This record gives sequence, C-alpha cells and structure tokens, in this order.
Amino acid sequence: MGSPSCEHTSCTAHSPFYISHPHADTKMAWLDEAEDIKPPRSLLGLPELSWQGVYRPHYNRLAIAENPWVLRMTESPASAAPLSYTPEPSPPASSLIQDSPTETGGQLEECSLEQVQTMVVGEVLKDIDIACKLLNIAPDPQDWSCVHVQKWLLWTEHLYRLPQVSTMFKELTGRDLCSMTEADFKQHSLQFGDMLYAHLDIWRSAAALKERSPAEDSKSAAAADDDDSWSDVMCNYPSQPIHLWQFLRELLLKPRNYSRCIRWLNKEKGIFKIEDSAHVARLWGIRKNRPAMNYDKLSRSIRQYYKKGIIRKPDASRRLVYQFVNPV
DNA sequence: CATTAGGAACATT
DNA sequence: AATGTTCCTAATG
Repeated sequence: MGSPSCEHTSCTAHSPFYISHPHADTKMAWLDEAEDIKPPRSLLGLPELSWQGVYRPHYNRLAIAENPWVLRMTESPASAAPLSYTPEPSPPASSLIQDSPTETGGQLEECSLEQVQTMVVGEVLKDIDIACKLLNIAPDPQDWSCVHVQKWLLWTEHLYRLPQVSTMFKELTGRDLCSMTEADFKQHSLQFGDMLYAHLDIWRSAAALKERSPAEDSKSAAAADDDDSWSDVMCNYPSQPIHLWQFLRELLLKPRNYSRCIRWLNKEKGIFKIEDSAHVARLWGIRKNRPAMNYDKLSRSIRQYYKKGIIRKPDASRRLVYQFVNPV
C-alpha cells in the first residue's frame, strides 16, 4: 500500500503542469469512486484504527503528509517537472499556459487552443482554491504572513515531494517572497529554488487573474450538474464550528446540488428525507474533517437533537425522515 | 439488512 | 458546559 505513487511519470515530459496530469482529477475522483462503497472507512482505503493513530485535527506544523484527505486532494507526479518559466511581461495568464497538454486523445483535436487553455487555467484555479481552503491562507501570496508562507512551503514540499525546503525560507512574508528573483530562490535552495519560484509564479498569476475577473466562482458549479460544489462541503475558511442541523439545512437549501441525497418532503413543516444516507454522511465527514464519519454516527448526532428540540421524528415516523422542530 | 433508539466514554470548542 | 464522535447493545421493519 504505502505511498500512492504515480506511474504516469512519462507524461511529465509532455505536460509541464501537474494539473494537466491525468491524476490531477483524483481530488474529485475519490468522491465519485466512493459513490458505490458502503462503509466510509473503506473510503480511504484505510482501516479505522490506523487512521485514529494518525489523525491530528489541529497541528501547529501542518502534518499534511499524514492527512489522508489532503493526500487524495492534489496528487502530483513524484518527478513533477518544474514549469519552464520564461520571464516576460506578457499577461499573467500566459505564464500558466504554454503547451497544450496531451490529455485523453480524441476530443482534444476538436478543442481550440483557447478552450484547452481556459480548461487548464480553470483546473489551476480550482487547485489553488482547494489549497487555500485546506491551508486557510489567502490566494494572493502578497497577503501572506510568515506563517502562511511556511504553510504554503510545506504544501509545496508535499506536492513535489521535496525534502524540507521550508526551513531555508525562515521569517519571510509573502511580500518578501514575491519580491525575490529566481536567483534569490536558487540561493536559498540550489536544487529546488527554481521549482518553488515557478510554483509561486503560478499562484501569483492566478491571483492576478482573479483580480481581473472576480465573481467567477460559480462557473464550474453551473457547468457540472454533479452535486459537488465544494464550497458547501469545504467550509469557507473562517468557519466556526458548524452544527449538524445547520449543515443539513445548507444542503436542503440547495436542491439543485443535493436533492439526490437529501430533500424536503414538506418544506413548510420542515420535514425532510435523507435519500442517500452514506452520501450525506460522507459530505458531513468532509466538512468536519472526519473521514470515518458514517450514517450510524451522523444519525446518533441527529438523535441528540431530540432532547434539545431541534430535530425530531415526524408524527408518522418513517425511515430516514426527520423534521426540524422550528422550520424557517 | 439498514435503520432506530439511547447509554456511555471520549474529544474538541 | 455544549456539541459531536465513537462504540455498543437491543429492538424494529
């Protein structure tokens, strides 16, 4: 078992960006794969016990490599080739794209270069977005504190399987980092400075892109009719502890996205039905960073609400049907 | 068989 | 102290 090493090392030569790698989509794919799997503990391919030993909900130093969620998020080829960056004052987007990625043949010929480019850029932005939420940092490197920089470095180490580079960039803010040249980076780390510089440049370009066209967040959510608009599941980062009943309401209020797993039977009375208990439990587990969450445990939490008068069983008790005591 | 119901111990905020 | 999580036993359909 061990490390999910990637056998697609060959594509690094063709696709300079890790996001165009065939495995780039595993961050979503695991959710889809798990669709058919009943017990959530097998969702991660980890026995529950080994998980408990590893799980650290709050680490001072991000133990990313130990966090199965993260591991499945954005895998990159071990030999992730640094993007051959050419410093030119062209629009930032162009530094994200320079070669059409050799994706799954066929349909690619039909796509225009621009389509491919926007696709790739979209993937990059998505990845950055996810990283931001996981690390709880701003997308724009300029806004980073020293702590944020360290987090980002640790994340990048993980992405590219680098041996602790972060120690060589002590006490630097995001602003410091951005003002450094490629040569400066090389000075800090002879081997990986260029890679870090290139990766940072992607983030900077993405931040610059975002500034140009803000409020572009719903693009992919609208395109994919799949029920995985991540902002609902991954918290928008300040996120104080959310209550289960709030979470369920959130899902219920977005039937477009979640009606396949939870829906109102009678919205006025607050009666709802969980159509896919495993799926709802999985979403809840993602939100709370509880990979071992399942319906058995989720329902236990719902049952705690009986006493508190938040949720109850409706008068005619039915399987997987609950009722908010005070619907709004 | 999945679901329901709660007791109990534990963890996190 | 409040709110969940984990685990468990027993009952239900």
